[in-house]
Amino acid sequence: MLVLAGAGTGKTRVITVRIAHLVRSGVRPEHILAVTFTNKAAREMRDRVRELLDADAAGRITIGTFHAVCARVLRRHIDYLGLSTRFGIAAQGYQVGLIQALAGELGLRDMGRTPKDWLREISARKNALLQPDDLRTADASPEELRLADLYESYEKRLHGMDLLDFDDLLVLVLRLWQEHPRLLNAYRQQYRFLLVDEYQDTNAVQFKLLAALAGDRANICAVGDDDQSIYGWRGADVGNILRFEESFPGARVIRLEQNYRSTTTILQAANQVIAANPRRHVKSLWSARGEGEKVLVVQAETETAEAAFVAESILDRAGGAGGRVWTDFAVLFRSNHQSRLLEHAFRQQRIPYRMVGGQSFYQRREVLDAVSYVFAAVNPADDLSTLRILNVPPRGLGDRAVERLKYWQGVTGFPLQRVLALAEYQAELAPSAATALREFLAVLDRARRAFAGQGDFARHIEALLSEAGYLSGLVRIYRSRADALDRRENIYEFIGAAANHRERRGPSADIRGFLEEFALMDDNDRIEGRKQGDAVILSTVHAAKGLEFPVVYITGLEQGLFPHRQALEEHRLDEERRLFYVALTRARDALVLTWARRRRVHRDLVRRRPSLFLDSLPANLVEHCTPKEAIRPAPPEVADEYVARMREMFAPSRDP
DNA sequence: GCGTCGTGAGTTTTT
DNA sequence: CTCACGACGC
Ligand SMILES: [Mg+2]
Repeated sequence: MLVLAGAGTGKTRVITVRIAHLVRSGVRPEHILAVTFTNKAAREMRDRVRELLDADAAGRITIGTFHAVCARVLRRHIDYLGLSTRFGIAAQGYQVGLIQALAGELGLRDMGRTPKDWLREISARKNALLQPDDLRTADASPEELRLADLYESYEKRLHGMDLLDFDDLLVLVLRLWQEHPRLLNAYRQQYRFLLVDEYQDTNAVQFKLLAALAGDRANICAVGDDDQSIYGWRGADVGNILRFEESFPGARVIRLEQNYRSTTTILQAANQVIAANPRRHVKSLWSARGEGEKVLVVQAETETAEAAFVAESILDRAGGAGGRVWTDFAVLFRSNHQSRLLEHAFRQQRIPYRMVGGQSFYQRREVLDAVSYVFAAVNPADDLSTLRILNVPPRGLGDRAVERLKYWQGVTGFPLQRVLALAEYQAELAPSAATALREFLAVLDRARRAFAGQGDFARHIEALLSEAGYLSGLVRIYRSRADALDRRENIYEFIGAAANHRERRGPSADIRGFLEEFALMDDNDRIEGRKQGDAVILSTVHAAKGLEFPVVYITGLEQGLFPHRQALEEHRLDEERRLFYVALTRARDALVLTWARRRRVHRDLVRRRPSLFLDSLPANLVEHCTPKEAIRPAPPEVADEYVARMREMFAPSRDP
C-alpha cells in the first residue's frame, strides 16, 4: 500500500495507526519494521505507538532510520562479508580527513576540488551501487579514472581500519543479503510487515533493501509526497514513489486530500507555488481551518535588520493576545550559516532559542579530536585517528616525525601505533619528543584496557583526554582563553553524552555502542539540555521536514540564497521549489517571509534581489511591508501600562 | 625541524 | 567565522 498525499494530511499518523492496528489484530510486534527519515522521527513514532498500545509492544517493534537499522544488521552479520563486527562508523569529518590524506598520496591535490567534492562524488557512486571497477570503463574520462582510484583506496583504507561510512551501512547490508540468501530469508521471516515514512526521499540502495526484504509477499506500507522530495542531491529518487505500483504489483494507492494543519491562505499559497513544477502528481488539497492571516512578505534593508526584525516580531506576537509560547515559533532558512545572525538577534532580545538537527557539533575540531582519541584507544589499527591526535597538543612530533613514521610504516607494514613503538623509529626523534611519544602510547594503552572492561566509559574518556594532556593543552592550542573554554565545554558535552548513554543503556553498555549512537545521532541528541525547554525553533528547511509550527518565518528569500546560487546556475530549480513548498507547509496559522536588500557576503556588502519564489505567491493572499509596518505599534493603553510598570520598578522603595 | 602567527579563501541541504 | 596553508622566528 502506498499513501501518496500532500503536506499535513496525516501520512505519518497513518503509519502509527497501522502499527497499532497490526498489533491489535494479532501480529507480533517483533515482526514489524518501521523506517523513518530521522532518529527523532523514530523516537516520536515509538512514543505515539506507546500511547496507542503499551510500552512493552512499542519496545519490541523495530523502529529506526535506514542507517540505524542497517547498523544493527551489520553488527550481527557483517562477518559473513569478511569484515569485523567490531566496526566503527566514520562520520563526515573523519571521511574528509581520510580523503585529504589519500588525495595527497595520489597527487590529487590542487585539482580544483575540495575533499568534500571528492567525497560527494564517491558517495553518489556508492549509492548508485557502483564499485570502483565499474567506473573504469573503456570510455571513462581521466577524471573518472582518478576518482575510481581514490574511491578504491578510500574503501581499502577505511575497511582496513575496521571503519564503515554511512553509505557502507546500507550498501553492505544489501550485499550481505544478495550474497547470502539464507540470511535474507531469515530477515524476511523476522520483518514481515514493513512501514516506510517519507518514501519520496529513498534512494536506489534503500529501495533495493526494501524490495529484497518485501520479497513476493510485499507487505509494505509506504507513505510520502512527491512534492516534498528534497534530497535528490543525496541520491534520493522521486521515481521510487512514482513507480511504486510497478515495483510492488498489486499494491493499492491511497490519496488523502484533507489538510489538517494549515489555514486555507497558507495552503493556497503553497499549492500555487508547487503548481509551477512539471511532472508531478497533482493533488487537490483542501483545509477546513478557515482563512486566517495573510502571508506577510517583509523587506528589510540589511541582513542584520532582517534578523532583528524576526526577533522583534516574535517578541511582539508572543506578547500578544494569542497566548503563544516560544515553541510556537519556528525560523527556517536555506543554509546553516544563516542561523548565526538570528542567534545573535535572539540573544540580544533575550529570547530562548534552539537549533534543530545539524551536524556542526560533530564537525567541530575539538569534538573530532576527542572522538579521535577514543577511536585510537579503542582501535589501535585506526591510523587516521592516531595521526590526527599524535601531535595534539604539540609533542614535538611535526612534519619531519610524520614523514619518518610513514617511511617506517612502508618498511614494516605495521599499523601506525605499532610503528610508533619501534625503537628504530624513536631513535630518530629528539629525546624530548621520544619521551612524549612513549607517554602518549602508554596513555592510549591504559585507556584501551579501561575501555575493554565493564566500567564507566565516560570517566575513562575523561581520564584519557586528561592524561594525554589534551584538556590542559587546550589553552596552548587555541589562542584566546575564551575560545579554549568554549571548546573545553564542547568536549565535556561529548563526555556527558557518553555518561548519558550509559545511564540509558545500563551497565552492560559499551563504548562501541556509544560511538555508534553518537555517529548516527544529530546534534540535539548529542548535546544534553538542547532537547527540552520552551524555546523558538531555528532550523534549516531540510531539518524541518515532517515538523509543524503555528507561526513560521522563512528568512533570506533572495536570489542566490533561496533558491541557492548553484541551483540557479545549474537549472535545478524544481527541487529548490519543493524545498520552498516544504517550508511554507510547516506553518499552521501564520507565515512571515523575509529578505534583505543588502547583505554581507564574505567581506562585501552586496545588493540583493528578492527570490523568484516570492513572485509565485498569489498576490491576493500576500501583504508586503517593511519591518516597521509589520510590527504593530502597541495600543495606547498597553503603552501606558508599560510606562506605569517601569515607573513602579524604578521607583524608590516605600518599605522602611 | 617545530610551533606560532598572519593571511586569505571559501561557505547548500544530512544520515 | 573558521580552517588551511605559508612565512618566519626560535
Ligand atoms: Mg510526516
